[in-house]
Amino acid sequence: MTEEPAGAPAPPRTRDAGRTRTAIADAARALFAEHGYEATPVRTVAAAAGITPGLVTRYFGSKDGLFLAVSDVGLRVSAVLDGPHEGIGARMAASMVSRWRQEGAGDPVLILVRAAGSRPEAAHVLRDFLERETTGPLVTRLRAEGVPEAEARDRASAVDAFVMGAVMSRRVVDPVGPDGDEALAAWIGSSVQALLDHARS
Amino acid sequence: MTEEPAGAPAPPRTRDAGRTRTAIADAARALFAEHGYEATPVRTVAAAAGITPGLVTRYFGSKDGLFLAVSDVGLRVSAVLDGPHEGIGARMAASMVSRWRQEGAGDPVLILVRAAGSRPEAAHVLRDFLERETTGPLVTRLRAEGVPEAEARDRASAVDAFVMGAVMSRRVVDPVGPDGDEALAAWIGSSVQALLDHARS
DNA sequence: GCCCCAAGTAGACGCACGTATACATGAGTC
DNA sequence: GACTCATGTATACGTGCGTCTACTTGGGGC
Repeated sequence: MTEEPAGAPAPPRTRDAGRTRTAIADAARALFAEHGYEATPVRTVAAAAGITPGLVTRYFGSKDGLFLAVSDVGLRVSAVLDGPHEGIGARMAASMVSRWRQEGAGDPVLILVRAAGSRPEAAHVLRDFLERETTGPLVTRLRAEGVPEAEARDRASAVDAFVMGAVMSRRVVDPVGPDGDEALAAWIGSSVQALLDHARS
Repeated sequence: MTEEPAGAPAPPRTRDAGRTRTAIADAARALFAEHGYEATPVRTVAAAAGITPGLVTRYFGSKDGLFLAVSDVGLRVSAVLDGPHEGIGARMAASMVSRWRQEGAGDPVLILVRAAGSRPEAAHVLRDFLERETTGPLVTRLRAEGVPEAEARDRASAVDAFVMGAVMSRRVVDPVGPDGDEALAAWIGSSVQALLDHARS
């Protein structure tokens, strides 16, 4: 949890507004994703960021403002859908796993999924994200391959549901799915591909 | 929300401990599932049950005790796995959809999924439930059909993830998946079947 | 070297929460 | 018909929450 292991060119200056703001946001992301919004007091976020609760209010206005700032997923993942059809699942999986790796527990999608029940605007942001980045593009692709509209939407929605379930499973319930990044990616990838390709019963 | 529309043989007696206890539990199930444990005050549960907060303490000891009473899923669904392999997905789907219908928003699985992040014992109960009712039986079945152990576990875990994602999607994020009970059941059923049957890439 | 404002702290306020306690009340018993 | 205890209410208490206000501190510009 040490921030600067030394060796960095920048001096260990304190009183840096930008760094403080980032520290608060990072702490909030991790804690909101891991414990949920309601179960995360502002004081805990402040402690994790190494500052005082008052600063959270100063920089983000309120806990609500902090949530909005942190849950605004600038996340763009639809690019991974480009390329050959057979590899869509694998590319989505690789994207998810690498995101989990770099962001720790602070996956914005997880924050939104967990908060969606008690915060309607979180559900709205999540719906928009899914439509823009997964459902929409997937439906377009499937239609281009001759899949009827209704079935294309169902398959894309199934992928959404699986992705949400997988992120909840892995990071909240925990030991669901295989261990290890490669095995995990293979698990997600082949499952997504199966949901995309299966024939309607 | 009226409880006795009249016509029932029992007189409209008040001061019925059993009925009160049930009313509290039902209200708690619905609210915990819809808004999550942390975001549901005891006072709200009491109001929904038509009684006073003190009675919640009297009947369940504490909010914690209420949660434990309500999240203890006596739910048994593994029986639907019996029967021909091709219909497993459809039978699981029918079971889920009918459960949602009769329990409203109070699906115990949803309660557990939502609480798992902030309440470790909820995660534990959920893991036990999944292992006992879905993962375990599914692995046994798949193995009996010649699927290797590791792949059987992965497929069963994928079903778990999808089911959790589907319940979150439908009841929290909302408009994911098709409308109507039959279409919904077909969506879940064919997705589950696809996850069970797909060849590993 | 002093000034001054941004950066940060300390502490308190009001409120809602979970819970405990004291009181009211009605249905069954004799 | 009075008794009585389970059932239910009213209300108060302590705590932890989000937020606000007043104060302190440090670093860059002249």
